[in-house]
Amino acid sequence: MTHSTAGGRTRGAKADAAQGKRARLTAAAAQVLHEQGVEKTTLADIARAADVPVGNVYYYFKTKDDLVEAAIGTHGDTLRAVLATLDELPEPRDRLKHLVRGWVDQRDLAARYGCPTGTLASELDKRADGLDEKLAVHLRALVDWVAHQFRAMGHRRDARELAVALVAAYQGISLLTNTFRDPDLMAAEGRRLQRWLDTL
Amino acid sequence: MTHSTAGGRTRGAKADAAQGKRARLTAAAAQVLHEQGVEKTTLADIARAADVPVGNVYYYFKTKDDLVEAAIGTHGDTLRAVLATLDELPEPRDRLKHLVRGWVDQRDLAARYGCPTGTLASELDKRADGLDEKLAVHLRALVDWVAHQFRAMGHRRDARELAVALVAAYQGISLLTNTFRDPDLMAAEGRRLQRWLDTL
DNA sequence: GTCTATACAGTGATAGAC
DNA sequence: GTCTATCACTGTATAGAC
Repeated sequence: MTHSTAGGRTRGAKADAAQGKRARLTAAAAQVLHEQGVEKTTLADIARAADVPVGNVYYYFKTKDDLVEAAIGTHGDTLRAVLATLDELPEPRDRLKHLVRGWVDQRDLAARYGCPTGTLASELDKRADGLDEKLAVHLRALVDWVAHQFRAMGHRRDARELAVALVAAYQGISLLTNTFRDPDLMAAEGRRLQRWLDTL
Repeated sequence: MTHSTAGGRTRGAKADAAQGKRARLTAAAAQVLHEQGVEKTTLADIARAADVPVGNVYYYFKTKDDLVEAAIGTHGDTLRAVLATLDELPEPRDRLKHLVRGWVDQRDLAARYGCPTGTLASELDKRADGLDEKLAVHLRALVDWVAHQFRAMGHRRDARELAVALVAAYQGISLLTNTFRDPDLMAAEGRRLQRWLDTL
């Protein structure tokens, strides 16, 4: 993560290009790693998707793990942005229902490649490096946010348990939706969760 | 799968050894693939775990995929055995509750390596070969069996939806239990599912 | 800063001795 | 049937030209 050299001299063109390539590599990594999995994805795959020469990747990222870590970072950014939008809704119940709706809206992607965060978490767990913990932080932030909503709905004692259950329901249905290649499974489970939220 | 040559001549010693090694390799594959993941596991890893020389593996399995397929087969065998035991219970509700109990009993394993079937399904999905469908068959068999129990409990219309939800709940909590390395998550969700089953 | 050529390690798979 | 030696290939990473 380079510090923003605000008002730096005329390093404009080159630095912008560098920023552009770095950003492109990060975005490409997030997408390709989701579609192909971490282990099956080569640096050449990511470089090709980002339209950057293979050997040049190492100027921006020292190792493949650094690239994976960057992808994890974008997951965190995306999550934060989603939650910030949901926070604008006045009712905590509506926030949760819109969260579920967002999941259902992505059911086709889940059917093809699974939940971006979930499949990545599953893979990172098998690796020796501590990258899995970096992703766990973001997943934990989601659970915390959901628990906060349940608490605001009056569930003092079991808010966290309900939060875990809701996120788990999504992760589980993502896996089944993916395994059976059937987006309708996600849609049906979404409706069930909506009804469930209405009863709480 | 070799047919059992019942009463064959004195091919005892050699064939038994072969059977023994093949069985050992299959068992080792199922375990190591679960612990390390498919991509990170080398044939050398499996051979070592089975106490078989590396190059000799190819006498029993032509390719690595064949070994993975054998591991998938043991997943199917295990599942069938579990369901057969549960079928001995008279009440369908008790069958489901015992199924959940069995999951909870394995929470330590799930915390370390995730659900054996779920993590494998997630990984196989990223591969080009059609191995993911072979595993999907077994997962579908589980969903079918659960749906059958719900139907026996009087849930004519939404038995399948409930079945998908129950299996998904398990898969999801397995992933969170694994990501957060916290078996208590599985225990709490197990209690919640038990209560839920009691209300249906 | 950008890119090419290449070193180096690891892996699946085969040939062939025993 | 069992095992050793080795091949062919792929992928990460580096050195260094431009």
